[in-house]
Amino acid sequence: MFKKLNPILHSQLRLAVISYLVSNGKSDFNELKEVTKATSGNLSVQLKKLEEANYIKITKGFLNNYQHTSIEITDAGIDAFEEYVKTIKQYLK
Amino acid sequence: MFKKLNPILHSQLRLAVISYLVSNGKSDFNELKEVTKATSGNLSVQLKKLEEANYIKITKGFLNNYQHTSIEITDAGIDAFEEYVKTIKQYLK
DNA sequence: AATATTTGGTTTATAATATAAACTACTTTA
DNA sequence: TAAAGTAGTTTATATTATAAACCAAATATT
Repeated sequence: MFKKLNPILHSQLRLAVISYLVSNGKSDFNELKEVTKATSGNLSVQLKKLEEANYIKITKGFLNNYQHTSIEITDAGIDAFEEYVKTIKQYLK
Repeated sequence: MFKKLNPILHSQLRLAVISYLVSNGKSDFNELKEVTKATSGNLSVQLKKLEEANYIKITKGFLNNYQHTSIEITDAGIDAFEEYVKTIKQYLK
């Protein structure tokens, strides 16, 4: 009746991040911070969890002398998102 | 961009309960336990939270000599669910 | 008739999660 | 060179989810 929701995606912030990345492909730490209105700390932690799950790839480098963290979604991340969407839709009607 | 999700409903079990009640109007402890596959303890705790939020009404009585807990959704519960559905749909595309 | 089992839950302890606050490290500006 | 800004990470705390233990009454078993 009610299939379990992927707990990695059933989190406000992580879902927002993945949703944004699914639409936009690539992003970076600051852009994600802005669009999600998250604090840096929270975002840092949740990105790490998404990376551990292999849903995103985090690349650290430099841009204009400042450290710069690029984020991109993986195929596994896209798959997991699509599955999550399918599942939660059964809760929504 | 990403509107906050109502934290009372953004919980696997509580969402399943409200979703079921929105479709079925009334239920009871055991039926909810069955359809959600939750443990009694977890269900008891989460129902109390939904009651505190005034999303459900819990009525304790007896049925065939056994204690029996009836659950019904409130208007506020229906409203909150509809709002939640609208909000999370923005995360799903 | 005593005791074991089942029904229908609640309470409590523990583990997992989310979040904010504090901190680190480096860069730019005054 | 000191202060302020950028870009994050780590750590502490609050909240949540979950399971285990418990309670009380009803029914079934010996």
